[in-house]
Amino acid sequence: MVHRPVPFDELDRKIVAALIANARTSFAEIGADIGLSATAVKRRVDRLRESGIITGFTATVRPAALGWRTEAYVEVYCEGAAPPRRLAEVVRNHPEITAAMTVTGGADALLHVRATDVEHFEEVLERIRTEPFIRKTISYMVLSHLLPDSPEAGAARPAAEGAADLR
Amino acid sequence: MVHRPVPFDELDRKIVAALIANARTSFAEIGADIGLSATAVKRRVDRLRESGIITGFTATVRPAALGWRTEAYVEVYCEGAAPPRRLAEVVRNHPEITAAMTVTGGADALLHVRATDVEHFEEVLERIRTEPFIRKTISYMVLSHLLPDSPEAGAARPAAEGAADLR
DNA sequence: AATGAAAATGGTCGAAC
DNA sequence: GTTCGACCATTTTCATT
Repeated sequence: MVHRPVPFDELDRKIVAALIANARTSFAEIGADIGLSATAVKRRVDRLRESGIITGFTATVRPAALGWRTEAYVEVYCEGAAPPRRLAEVVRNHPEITAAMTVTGGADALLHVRATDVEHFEEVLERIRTEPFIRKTISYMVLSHLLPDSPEAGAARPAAEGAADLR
Repeated sequence: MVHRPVPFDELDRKIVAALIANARTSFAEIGADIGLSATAVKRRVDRLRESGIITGFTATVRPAALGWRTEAYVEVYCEGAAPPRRLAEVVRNHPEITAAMTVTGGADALLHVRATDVEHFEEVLERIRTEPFIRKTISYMVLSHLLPDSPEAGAARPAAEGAADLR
């Protein structure tokens, strides 16, 4: 997964900024803003995607509007050495885990978990704690967002869409 | 900021799913998949945006490809009572803070911070700790992602784009 | 209320330079 | 990098149910 460095200039920077601000902006409009033809913008976007700088285009949603009203960070402590490969498998078993990473400090991993409500969150936590080599967890429930427009506040991964049914 | 409940059916769910998977999918293509005309899909997307269910469309990028190679979660402890309003102001002073929330547990807030490297991260941390009523911070550096496709792994807020210059 | 069909405008994308 | 042309998508208007 090593990406070779790829030329990236001021025009690319502006294109990426425009697409982060609105992924549906037309290449023609971006081109007009930065002084390039639509075709040139398209070729640069194609290159930015192929080189792995742009990884995709997604809609951002308010999870609460789809029934995901509860959110927490969970520190995970494992028995003995916890190989990240094995941890990643565990994480993929639980669609409510929307982000997971290994971190410095006492915990082996930090999980971001979304649930429909506190009861659902408790159920998820019990499911995670039943996994073979998880020793303990410490949860921090999110109370309110201080940057309401951050990606973490609004994004939902596709695996979590089922909750739309539950509202 | 209270959103009235709005009708949301199975077709809306599929439209949202399609746009989360690819924000640039055409209305005609979504319509063909779910049995609706492009016009009907457009009208539903317009309504989903107006009702605040869809908050926007964004490009996802690999921050590392743009020079943001360091990432951490930072617990913040304040002097005395920390009104979230005041905390939010502090957070907005530091563009490297990409997400921030109040949480249960000992800390008053949890921050997600992106920096170009460890030196930059140290500088950000010192800047945050100089803020009037911050008492202490505890940092957890992110080592590796266990769900590489999660929004937290790939998204960057526009305020952080400057780093593209630094690579 | 929500849909589809039609028409005008505007965008995409390959080919050629 | 650009222009051109064919095709496709978006958006408004209007008629239908």
